[in-house]
Amino acid sequence: MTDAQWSAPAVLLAVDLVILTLRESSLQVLLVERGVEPYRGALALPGGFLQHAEENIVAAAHRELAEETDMDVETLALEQAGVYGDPGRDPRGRVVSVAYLAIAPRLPEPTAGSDASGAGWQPVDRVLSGDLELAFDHRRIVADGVERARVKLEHSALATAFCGPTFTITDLQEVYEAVWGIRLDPRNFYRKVQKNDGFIVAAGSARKSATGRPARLFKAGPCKVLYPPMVRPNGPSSPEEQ
Amino acid sequence: MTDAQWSAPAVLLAVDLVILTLRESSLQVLLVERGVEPYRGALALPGGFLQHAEENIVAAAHRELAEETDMDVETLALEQAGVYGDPGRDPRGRVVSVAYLAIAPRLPEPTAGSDASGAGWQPVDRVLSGDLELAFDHRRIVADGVERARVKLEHSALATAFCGPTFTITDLQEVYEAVWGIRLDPRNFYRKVQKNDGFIVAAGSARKSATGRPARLFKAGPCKVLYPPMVRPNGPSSPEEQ
DNA sequence: GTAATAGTGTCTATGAGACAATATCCG
DNA sequence: CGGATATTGTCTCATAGACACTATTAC
Repeated sequence: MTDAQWSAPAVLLAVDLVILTLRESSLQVLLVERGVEPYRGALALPGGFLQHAEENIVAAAHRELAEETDMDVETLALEQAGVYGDPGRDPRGRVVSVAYLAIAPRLPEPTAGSDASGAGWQPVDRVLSGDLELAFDHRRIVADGVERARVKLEHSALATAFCGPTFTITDLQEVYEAVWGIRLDPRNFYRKVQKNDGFIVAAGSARKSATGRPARLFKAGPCKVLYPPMVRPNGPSSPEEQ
Repeated sequence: MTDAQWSAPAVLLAVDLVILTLRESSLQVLLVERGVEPYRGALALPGGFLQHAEENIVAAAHRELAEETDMDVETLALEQAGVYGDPGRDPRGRVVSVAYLAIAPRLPEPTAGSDASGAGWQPVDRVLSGDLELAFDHRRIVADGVERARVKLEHSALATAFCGPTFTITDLQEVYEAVWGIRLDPRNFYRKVQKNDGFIVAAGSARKSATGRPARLFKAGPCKVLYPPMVRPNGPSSPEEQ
């Protein structure tokens, strides 16, 4: 570092939240409608500026999550996903945003006014394809976050975070299928997750649907790092980079 | 985002560089001696503040790399590794730093005054063990960067960046052994990297040492994403997290 | 020749994937 | 019982790892 520090420009620091969930077998992301300029009325990721000079960045992320959504926020594990600070990404000035990724279990409907505005859960595919326009560089942030989630599914027990407190192995399989966008063999998947010690542990049994044999219930196990990892059959499709 | 944006506190934005290389079979990180307060005289990662309000963050990282080291900087690929913005991490105020990771091939000696001060290449082990004190939270940044490099070695052709323009397969193996801290079977390694199509491509042959059969030379291939990945025999030792 | 390192062949155990077969529910 | 889903068994093929062996240089 040089002595030029006091001529260094100040920036505004923001957080943006990529909250993913699974609804109707599709990967969806939580969006809000912007109430202020710029991009007033447009869809955007939940997020906002640091509130005061002493606020932790991750604390700000938690605060924004609580403020902008009516989700049960306590159980969500936020994970830093990247920094977005290109000059010009925000017309108000130099805004540097730290993106956080979180995975939410399936929930009925998160926001009140989600009917017409498009706010609420939206399929990731619609965002990535450009069908849905997002404010700022949020489409890029979503893309990076989704790819990160795909990778994390291989190496961590993150998939259980998509499910409720208990789930069947089929539920878990649907998570992998939706996030990876592929089909898996239920029988091989069944043994694979059970063999990975500590990934999931038994939690009773339940009648899942009106038809078929009831599945056993499981809950997330103590082991958070998967070894050996779950492997995506065809490997990563498109790498992400700076 | 709320209307509270103009009450949002401004922060100073910095970049820090984790430059790793291999020297004498050990993983080493580039350190500089701080010339100004705070932590004047202490060891730290190269880095510094954003120079002007329009500067790209990654451009600032490249600039600092060129300013603070006399390395041939053009070939280094910088990759965003994380954000460090805890209040109190810098006594001068709220400083948020974006860490970048880069891998450098083996070089003779990077900095001029590296003899007594400890600046220059230092073994990562000495930093992680606490044997070497670093300014700010730079030890944590190094730890995160090293773990990131370990993971990237599995899934990307990053290892070739540790080597010069051409290298033998044994050279490449030493990279994996040093970064992962384990021994590998040369014969199995040999076939594994060759089977991974596009990872490395032939580049003539050379007499490597005064003894033994000369090895074939290779250079980095077009394929940057390894599939199937190179697997660490014992899996990740200690996971890192926010 | 010997020493030393590079590269090949081959065996074996393990794991993935395909898929037949069985189990357990509801009606 | 029949239909549907869950769970188990088994087969086959690919791969990882161990390690004996051959190849090519310097001296």
